[in-house]
Amino acid sequence: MPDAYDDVEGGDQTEVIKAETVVDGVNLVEQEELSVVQLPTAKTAFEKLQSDRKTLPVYPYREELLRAINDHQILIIVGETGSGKTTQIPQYLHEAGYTSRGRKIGCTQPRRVAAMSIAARVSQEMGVKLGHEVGYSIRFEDYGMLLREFLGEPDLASYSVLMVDEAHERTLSTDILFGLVKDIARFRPDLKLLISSATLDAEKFSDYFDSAPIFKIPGRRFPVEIHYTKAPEADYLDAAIVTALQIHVTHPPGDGDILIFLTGQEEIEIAEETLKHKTRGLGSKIAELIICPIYANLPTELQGKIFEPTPEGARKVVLATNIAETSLTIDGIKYVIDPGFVKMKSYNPRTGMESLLVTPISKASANQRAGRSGRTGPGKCFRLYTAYNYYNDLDDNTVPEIQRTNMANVVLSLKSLGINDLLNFDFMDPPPSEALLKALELLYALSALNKQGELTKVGRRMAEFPLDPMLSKMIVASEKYQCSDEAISIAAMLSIGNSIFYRPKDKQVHADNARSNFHMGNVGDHLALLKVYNSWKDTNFSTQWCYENYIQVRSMKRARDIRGQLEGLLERVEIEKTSNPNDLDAIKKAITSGFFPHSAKLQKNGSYRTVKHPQTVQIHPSSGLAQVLIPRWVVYHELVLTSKEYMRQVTQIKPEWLVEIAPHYYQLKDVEDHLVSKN
DNA sequence: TTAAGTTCA
Repeated sequence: MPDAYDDVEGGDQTEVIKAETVVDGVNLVEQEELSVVQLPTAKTAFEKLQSDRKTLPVYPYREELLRAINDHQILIIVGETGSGKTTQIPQYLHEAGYTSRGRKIGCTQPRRVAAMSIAARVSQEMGVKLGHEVGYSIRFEDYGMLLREFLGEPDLASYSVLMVDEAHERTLSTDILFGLVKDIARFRPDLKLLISSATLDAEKFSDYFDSAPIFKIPGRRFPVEIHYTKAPEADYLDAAIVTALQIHVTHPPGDGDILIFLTGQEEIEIAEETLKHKTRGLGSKIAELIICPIYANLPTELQGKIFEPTPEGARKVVLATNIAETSLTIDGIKYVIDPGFVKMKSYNPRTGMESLLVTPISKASANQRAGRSGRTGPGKCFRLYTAYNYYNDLDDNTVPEIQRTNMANVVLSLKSLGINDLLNFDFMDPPPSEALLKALELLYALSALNKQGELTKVGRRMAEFPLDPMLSKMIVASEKYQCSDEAISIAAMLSIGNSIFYRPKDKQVHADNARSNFHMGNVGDHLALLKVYNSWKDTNFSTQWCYENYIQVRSMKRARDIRGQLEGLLERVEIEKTSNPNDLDAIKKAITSGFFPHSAKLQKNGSYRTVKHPQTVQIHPSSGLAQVLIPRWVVYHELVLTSKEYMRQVTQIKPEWLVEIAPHYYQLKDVEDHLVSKN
C-alpha cells in the first residue's frame, strides 16, 4: 500500500482520546492522556501485531460487544476512525465462532482502496494468506461487490454476519444496502447485522432499524483545536489564503504543513496564483512556501509533489478538493483551513439535467476535515464559518446521494433482484418519486421493462452490465449491428467521464489541436472516443503516445480495464464479439439504440431542442461538433447545466433511424419536419 | 465566445 492512502484503522500511532467543546466560538479541548505503549523488542513481527491489537480502543469492549451481538440481531456501532472497529470486529466474530460451518462474515466499504487495505491488514493479523480465509471483492478482482453478490444469493445464505461500515457517508450503495438487508433480516433471524457509523446519525440509523441498540466505542486521535470565524466569510477563498499566510508568518516552518479544502480545479488554480503573488510580495522576509495542488483529475505525475517530504526550512500548503477528506491522507499536516463548502452533483429529474452546485458540507465532513490535522500530532482547524453554522446549519443542508442522482441504474438492479414495488421500497430517505417514475419510464422506453413494469429479456441482459442503462442498451443492441467490439470500447470510454483529454492552461491551443485530430472524418464524439481508444491500442497502449496527444494515461488505463470487464460480460450474456469498423452508420445505429431517448434537433436560431421533453440546449464547447459541423439531428450522452444548458458527447444521426429503432417511442410525425420553423 | 467533485459497479 502506498502510504498516500488511508491507513488501515488501528495503525500504531500514539493515542489520545479527545473530546471537544465549543463555547461561544472559543474552543476548549479536553483531553484524556493515555500512555504511549512500549513494546518489547524481542518479539516477532506476528507477535507484535497481536500485541498491537490489544492496544486498540475497541479491545476493552471485546466481550461486551460480542455479548451485545449475541443478544441482538441488529446493532448500530458508533466509533471514530482509529478505534480499530473495522479490522477487529470481524476477527472477534471469527474467534467467537461465527465462521464455523463455512459461514462468512461480510464487511462493506465505500471505497475500493479501503476494501483492499483492510483485507490485507486483517489477513496479516490473522497470519493467513490474503484470498484464502480473508479476501476482498471489488471490480476486476473477484467478480463484484456485495450489491452484485445479491444477484446470485438474494438471502445472503452463506453469511452469518454483515457489517455495513462507514454508514454515515450515505452513499447510494449503502442506502440501497440498508433497504435490502433490513428486509433479509426479517426472514433470516440467524443473520447478524452491524451498522457502523460516526456519531452523528446513530439515532437515525437506530430508528430505521426498528430501534436497534447503539454500541459506542471511543476513538483515538491527537487533539484538534477548532477555531471559528466571528462572522461567516463572504470571500472564503481570500479568507483561506490570508489565514494560510498568517499561519505561515507567525509560526516557524518546521512546525507543520497547511491543508486548505477548496471546491474544485478552477478555485485551486486561482488560489495557487494568488498565493504565489502574495509570497513574492513578501520576498525573502518569509520562509519558502511550497504550493501543492491536488484534485482527482490532476495528472499523476503532478500529484506526486504532495507526498514528497517538506524540505527543511520550508512549509507546504496543500490546496485540495474533498479528495483529501477520505481518499487521500497526507502526512505532516498540522493546520487545516476549512471554508466549509463542497461541490455536489445534483440531478433534476424533471429536466434530466445534471449540475454541480457549491453547497455547505455536512457535519460528518467537517469533522473528517478537522481530523486531517491531528494525524501525526496535535492539530488545529480553522473553520471559516461560525460555531452557530456548525451546530445549526450544516446537517440541514445535507442531502443523501440517493436523493440527487439519476435512479435508472438502481431501479434496473433492484428489478433484477426481484424487487418490483419500488415506490414502497423501505428507503431510509426515499428518493423523490418523480426520480423513480422517470427511471421507470426510461427503462420502459429502452424495452428493459414491459408494461407491467417487469423485467424483459433485454432488461435481464442489460442488468448484467455495471453501466448506465442507456449504455447497456447500446451494447445489447450492438449484437444486431455486428459491432459489439466497438460498442464496448465506446461504453468504456464514456463511463470514465470527462477526464480523458488533458488541457493545461499554458498549452490549450496544442491540446485543442490534438483533440481535433480525433474528430477528423467522422461526425460525433462517440466515434471520436472510439478513435482515441483504437489509436492508443494500435500503439500497443503507449504512454508516450498519450503525452503527445494530450490524453490522460490514467483514464485510458481505466477505460482498458473496464473494457476488459465488459468483454467478459458479453460472453456471459452470449453476445458474440463482432467488429464492423468501417460501417460508421452501423455503429451510430447501435449508439442510437441506446441513446434515442436523448435526441435533439437543430432550430433556426442555431440552438437545439430536445425532442421528447422539449427544452433548448447547446452542443457543449468541448464537443468536436461544436465548431465544425452543424448537424440537424443528434443524440447526446447527457445534459449538463454549467453556465448554459449543454449536451455532452454528441453524435449526428438520421431522424428516420429513430422511427426505425424505437417505433414505440417515435412516430413519423415527430421527425418529419426536419427543420423546425418556430420555437 | 466556452469547459465538472469524488466515489463505485
